[in-house]
Amino acid sequence: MTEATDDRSEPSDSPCDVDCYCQLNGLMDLLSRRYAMQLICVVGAIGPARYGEIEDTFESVSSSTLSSRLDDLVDAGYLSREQYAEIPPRVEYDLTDAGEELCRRLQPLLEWAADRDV
Amino acid sequence: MTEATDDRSEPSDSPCDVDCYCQLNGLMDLLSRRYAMQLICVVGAIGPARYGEIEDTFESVSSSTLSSRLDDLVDAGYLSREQYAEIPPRVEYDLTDAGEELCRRLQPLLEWAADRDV
DNA sequence: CTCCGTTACTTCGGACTCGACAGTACAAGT
DNA sequence: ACTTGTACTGTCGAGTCCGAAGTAACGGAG
Repeated sequence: MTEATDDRSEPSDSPCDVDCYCQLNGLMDLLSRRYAMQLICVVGAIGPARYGEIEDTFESVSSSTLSSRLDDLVDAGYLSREQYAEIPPRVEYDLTDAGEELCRRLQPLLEWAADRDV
Repeated sequence: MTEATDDRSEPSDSPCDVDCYCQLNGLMDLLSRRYAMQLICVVGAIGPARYGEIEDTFESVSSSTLSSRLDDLVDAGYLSREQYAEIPPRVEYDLTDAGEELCRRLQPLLEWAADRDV
């Protein structure tokens, strides 16, 4: 109740206040998968990150789940995946531009969640 | 298993950077359920909201899913539920203080998602 | 007295998702 | 020859989620 000067008179520059939040098919479904949001922020925090680094960061995640979540995020264009022709193999994940923007918007949520959850 | 040995070759310029985002059990699991984030923002947008109003706002959500999601959010303390002894029944949902804070932090994400998804 | 309309939920069965564990490919080191 | 290290992939069973249809309650219409 800080600033309700807006009334509900529907200013024309806000074409979608409520209606928008309900049709979010792709992105919200993606973010609703397990570890998706944390993953974005973790990769954002440790920069180009190898698979093993990411796996170690989470305490309890199976490799199959982590792998498919990474694939999801790469497919959706929020993470980039660079594979080097080395043995043992090396793969680095990093945020794309869209991923960085997403990370920025996720940050306040996760910070608050971290404070609140512990 | 070694524990709490900070021999990572990382600069300690981040107080609570990576480790925090991975232990988020409760809240992130809750928000990862379908429609949970949208629900918070919708209730925040239309104020005290009746069940039917919420249902109408979403185009495709089954009543069972909506009902359990509302229960989840009420149990977690982000929504309040007020039931009136009338026929036909009337129930109103609203954000609690924690819910409002959550909504505030969800806002930038959902706005961006709405722009991007359409 | 019987049927209908309204509202806020349940119930049910199928679909999807997750985690544990094991296995793969490849080369360098011992 | 055998172990080590990395980044996965496969399989299976358990758990979770979702949507369509049904339920309960009462006032009002006929």
